[in-house]
Amino acid sequence: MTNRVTIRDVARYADVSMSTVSQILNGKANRFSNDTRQKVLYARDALGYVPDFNARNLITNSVKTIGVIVPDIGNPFFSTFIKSIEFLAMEQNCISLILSSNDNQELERKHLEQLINRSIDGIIIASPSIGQAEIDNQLKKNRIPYLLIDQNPIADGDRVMTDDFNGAELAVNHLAQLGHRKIAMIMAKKPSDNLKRRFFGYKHALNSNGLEFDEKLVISTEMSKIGGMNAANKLIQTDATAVLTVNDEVAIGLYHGLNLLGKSVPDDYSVVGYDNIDLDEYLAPPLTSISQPIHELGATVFKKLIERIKNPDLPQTEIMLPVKLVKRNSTKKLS
Amino acid sequence: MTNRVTIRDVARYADVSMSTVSQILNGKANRFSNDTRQKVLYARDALGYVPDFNARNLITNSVKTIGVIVPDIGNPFFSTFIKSIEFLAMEQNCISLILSSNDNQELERKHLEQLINRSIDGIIIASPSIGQAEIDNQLKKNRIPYLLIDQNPIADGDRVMTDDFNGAELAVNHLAQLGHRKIAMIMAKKPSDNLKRRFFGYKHALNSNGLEFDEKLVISTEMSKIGGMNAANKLIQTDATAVLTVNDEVAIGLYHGLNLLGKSVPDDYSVVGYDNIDLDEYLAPPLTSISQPIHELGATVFKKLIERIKNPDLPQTEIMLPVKLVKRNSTKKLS
DNA sequence: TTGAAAGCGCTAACAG
DNA sequence: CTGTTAGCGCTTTCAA
Repeated sequence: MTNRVTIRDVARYADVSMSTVSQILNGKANRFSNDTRQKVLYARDALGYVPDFNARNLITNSVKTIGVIVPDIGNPFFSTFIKSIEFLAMEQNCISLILSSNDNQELERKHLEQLINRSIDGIIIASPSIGQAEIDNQLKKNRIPYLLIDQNPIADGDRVMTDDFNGAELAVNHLAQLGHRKIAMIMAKKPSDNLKRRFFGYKHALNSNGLEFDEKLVISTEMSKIGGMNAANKLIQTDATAVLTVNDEVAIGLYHGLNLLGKSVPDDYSVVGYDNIDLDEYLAPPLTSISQPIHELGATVFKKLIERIKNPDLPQTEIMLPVKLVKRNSTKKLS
Repeated sequence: MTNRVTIRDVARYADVSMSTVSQILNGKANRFSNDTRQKVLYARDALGYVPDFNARNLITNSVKTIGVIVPDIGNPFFSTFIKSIEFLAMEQNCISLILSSNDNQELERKHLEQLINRSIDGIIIASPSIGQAEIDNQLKKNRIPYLLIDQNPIADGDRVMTDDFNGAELAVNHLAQLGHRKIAMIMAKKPSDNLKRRFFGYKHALNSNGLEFDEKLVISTEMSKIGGMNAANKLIQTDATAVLTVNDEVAIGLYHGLNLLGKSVPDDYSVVGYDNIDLDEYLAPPLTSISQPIHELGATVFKKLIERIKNPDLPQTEIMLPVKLVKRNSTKKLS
């Protein structure tokens, strides 16, 4: 329909063969005389030739595209992660295809299928709901290089994670140092693997601070602002004076819930969040939180995936990145 | 290298021709006998055949992909918008390629180039920094269907916007009804087109409420939380008792800034935001804001773009979607 | 109801 | 240095 300019047109215009054009335009220009090179380049510009992506990919069998599946693009942690991947990808003229699964398994399955259809070069899985079955049936079968980040329980494949266990420990240590003896944790109802590690870290740190683990101080809720809000009601029925939330979003909900119940942070409850999102310092009071090295995570993940794509037979690696505590005003000495 | 299953393999396995397989697998199954159909379907499944995307696209000349360029994926307004586009696209087995320009013109240019390279089917431009030059040189030249959403000042092309003028009016009317006479506006330093419309709506509504426009009550700042925070210092130097912020993010910063200065919302200042993001009801106090119909925006945009792709010669359209005021507790009667 | 043949636009040996 | 040749994997007439 359209009069797309093809390599044939360029060849004709420059009065050379198609393969000459192809080679000159693909980094093999030094094989040719200066004269021919000029002619071809000139013809390309005169005609405004742009190589057809599909035709080229059909041959080279690469689409210069990697997929990224995240659970929720609206979560600041993931949007930051994505930005960092996107930036790195673009440096390599590669595009990142972002898919947000939004807790919709059906959608996620379709997403994955689409990615495979497009014979994507590799895929980063940051969503906990991709299971072993999908990995086996879809990815491995089609030999798609993939990499898991910490959400996912699957052991099979490269992984990059952050030290969730230690993150929770840091939080609990901080609260214990402030004199808190009754430290609650607001946990996810359906925890992904990294969240479970946070829970273990919490338990372990209680122990190492000489505090007793009390099941009543573990409150399960949805991983959302509403979940956090609802947790407030349960929290005030305990004798806790401090609380670690499974992430910052839940902490934001908790703030609101406590507020509605007439409770104050940090006077009635010291709160530590997890993720250290931008928003934390703007909350009232600014939220103490555990910071994960998101950009480093992005960079490591991207680098590892590229390595894997280049060399599928590399041994599997597992990388653990350190986290740190960022103190703000949501925690205070127990008086 | 890999033993990709091709249509040829399926044909051989089912003992029919390639073209038979192709036709049966592409909606023309009714031309064939039930027997052949079964054989082919069976072979497909047995072999786990997936058509090669590039090869197919090479012929059909469509990649079933649309691009979406947003200024910042981390802004909840855009992440919600994207989710809604992503969902609609997936229903049509189409993928949306999200690009966040993050105020990086260079990156944005590269992004656009990449999209065009990939002969994307169409593109949604929600970023204000794509200019007329890019539209002309890149999009029009390559006949890429595109659609603008309200950020962009360019008049040439389909547009879908929300009624920014009225949004600001609603905010000012609300504040005026509460008895406020000195209503400030926190404006973007470098306003995109839709933000300018908000400003005009603000001015106009002051007028229609018998209030005088006072330049001192217009505070320019960066479009960010920090920008909002900085604006607080300037705000307290005025005699304003109420304020409309250019968006919710700025309002969040403003809250924090006022807080640091010992001022209270809504006792000292009534605040109205713009965007009605999720977070608004979790702020202290919950933020009164102007709500844009994001999902309707997404749906309209997507529908229009598809129409345009199918029929490039359609006359240009411009659609304006209504907004509404969502009252919460950041505004109160002037006492 | 089926299959043969002709490409889509491009790259990659391999000659010369 | 440059061109010829042979496909990549698929769809689509068109003829049987």
